[in-house]
Amino acid sequence: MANIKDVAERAGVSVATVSRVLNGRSPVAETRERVLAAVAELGYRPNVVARSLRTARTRTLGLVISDLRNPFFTELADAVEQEARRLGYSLIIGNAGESTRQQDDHIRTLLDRRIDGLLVSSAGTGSPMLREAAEAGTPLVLLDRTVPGVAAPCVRAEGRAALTELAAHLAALGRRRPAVIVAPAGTPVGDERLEVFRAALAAHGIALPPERAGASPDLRPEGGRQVMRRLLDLPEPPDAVLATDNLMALGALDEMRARGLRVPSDVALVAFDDVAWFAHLDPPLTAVAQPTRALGEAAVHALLERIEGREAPSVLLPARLVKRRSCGEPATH
Amino acid sequence: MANIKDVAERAGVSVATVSRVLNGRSPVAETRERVLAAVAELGYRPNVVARSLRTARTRTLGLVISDLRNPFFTELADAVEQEARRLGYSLIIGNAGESTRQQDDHIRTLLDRRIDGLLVSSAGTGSPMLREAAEAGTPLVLLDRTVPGVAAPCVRAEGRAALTELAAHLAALGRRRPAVIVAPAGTPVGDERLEVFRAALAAHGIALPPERAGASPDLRPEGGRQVMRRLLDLPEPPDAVLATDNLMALGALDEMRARGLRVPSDVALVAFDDVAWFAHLDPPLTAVAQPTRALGEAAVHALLERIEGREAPSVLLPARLVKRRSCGEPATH
DNA sequence: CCCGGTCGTGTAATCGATTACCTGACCCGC
DNA sequence: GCGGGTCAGGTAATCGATTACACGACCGGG
Repeated sequence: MANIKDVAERAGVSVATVSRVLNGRSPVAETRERVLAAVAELGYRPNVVARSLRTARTRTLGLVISDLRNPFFTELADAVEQEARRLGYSLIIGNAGESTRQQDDHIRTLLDRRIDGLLVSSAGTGSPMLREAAEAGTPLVLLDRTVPGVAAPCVRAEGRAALTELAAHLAALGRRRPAVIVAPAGTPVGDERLEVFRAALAAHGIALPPERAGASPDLRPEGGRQVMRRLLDLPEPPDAVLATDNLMALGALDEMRARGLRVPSDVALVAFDDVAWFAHLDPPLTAVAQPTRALGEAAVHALLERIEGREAPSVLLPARLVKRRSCGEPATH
Repeated sequence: MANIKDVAERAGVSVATVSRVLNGRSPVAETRERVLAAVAELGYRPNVVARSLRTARTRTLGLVISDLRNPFFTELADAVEQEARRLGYSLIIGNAGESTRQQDDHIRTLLDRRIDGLLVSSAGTGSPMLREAAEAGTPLVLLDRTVPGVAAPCVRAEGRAALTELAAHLAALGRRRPAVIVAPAGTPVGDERLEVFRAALAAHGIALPPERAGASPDLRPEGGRQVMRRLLDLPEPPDAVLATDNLMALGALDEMRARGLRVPSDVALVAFDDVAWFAHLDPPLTAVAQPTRALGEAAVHALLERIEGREAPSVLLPARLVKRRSCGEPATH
């Protein structure tokens, strides 16, 4: 593969001149032409590795995602990748699979590769490497999940408006016994969603007692199903259930079907994260849609700010309610 | 950040010795101890960029995936990433979003980054960069999709056994008018699946006439829905439909629901790719399951062979039929 | 006519590792 | 006692770019 020296020889100039032409500095038109011609003839492409070594910038970002196979995160990762690429950065994605150890493993590798900045939607809350990376001064932005004790801006959605609207929606449909399937402890957003929802319901005189707020052991369908089982076995089972993550909602649905219960006539179901599949379920699921792509883009922007050495504030983007048929209202959709 | 020179000074040896210790060559126990102590004290980590420049190996693989948001490919990418990491390689994933231009863009970037090898599940068939990369001698392995004119081993699933079993399954259930929703022209596997299925049906005396084999314009739900619409409008509509991709199957399901048709009583439905969601649909979908993770692993192994300069044969792994309730049989599941 | 400034380009140092080659110490056997 | 072999470890070249600095050409003004 041709290198800059080959190009310089062919164009009859020094390597410095070639470098300058390619980086858009100084040379005069005629020299420039000769260099570009040589580049074209040789099919020369600059060696990014050598450049990175010299400039100490790799133009690569790292993204460690808590669970790539969760469609919400897949879309998030895709959005991050596109925006990063649009801005001239490559992205290395590491999937933590909700394991702190794997997450640390990935962060370690990414730092070794001298990425310019790191984006993390953290699996769990106790990640030594994450703390270390932050303290070592690596530009860092958290995504979707805050991590207590890590001083880094966090980009995520907040559901106040959407959950307020949802409370009104459910109240209007006569649902009086709502329940929530909460993300496992250690994912701070889960508790927050619960509290916001509870407050919104209270405004309609509807209570959300603790026994109707069940924490799932994990963010997988099976976890949601277990919680749903407990909720349905309550002496006063709920007539509406909100799952704070899309996979847990699926599990909840499974449990209802297994018992022969119908959505929405027996129980209304609402999920966080409006993944594409929800519109294809029967009935189509009402969901709190996070602005997934906007989150990914905002995270990249914040990270680039940090890389340039500027401050980047945390970002909270509003989620919105997408009403479909799983609460009982006839859909316009 | 500490570099090898700092470590050498601290340990009172030359950089060469440090390098040798870290790469497991020669030095004697005592020197070795001193170096490792210095490494630990300084928190030294080798600069991968510098190493790559010198050794001309980046220990990074590239994966260009045709559509990352298709759950089949998400899982495939995840499997590839895990296996690559297990073997000491990082992975850069590029999502082509079924666009040849984006695919070429990604391949270009990956080659510029001097990845050691490239894995591609090609979007479309006419990709100049792909051909170029192959001809330039970049270790290359195709994934899931062959590309005519590109000389590279291909790792994918073949459905002969599964489709034969499916034909028998449908015949036993009395379905006599099968149809297929085929992937768009340009995805060679689509046509192949159709032909294999047709042959398998013939063995049971069941015909699959051309008008009941509709090519979708794309691999998205909407494409599948369009084909389903045409199929249902036929004078003799099908009583069983096979979609050769999971997203097209979803669209087909939507069209049936919109018409008030029931699965499986009115029409049986079978999909390629057994994505996790299928088990949660109503009814749970019978599917031709590709050995997704095994495919990803085999692809990485084949690529490493190519990187080491050895030949790597193409790999065909058998898919298997996962019977659920969408063809009418009571499920054991 | 000469001095200083501007501009284009070349020379060479540099980034941080790996590794070929060389040197010196030591040991063994004849 | 000395030649040769083995081994540890130092010196310096190298990978392919970027860039500080130097230099020469050219120009304009006093």
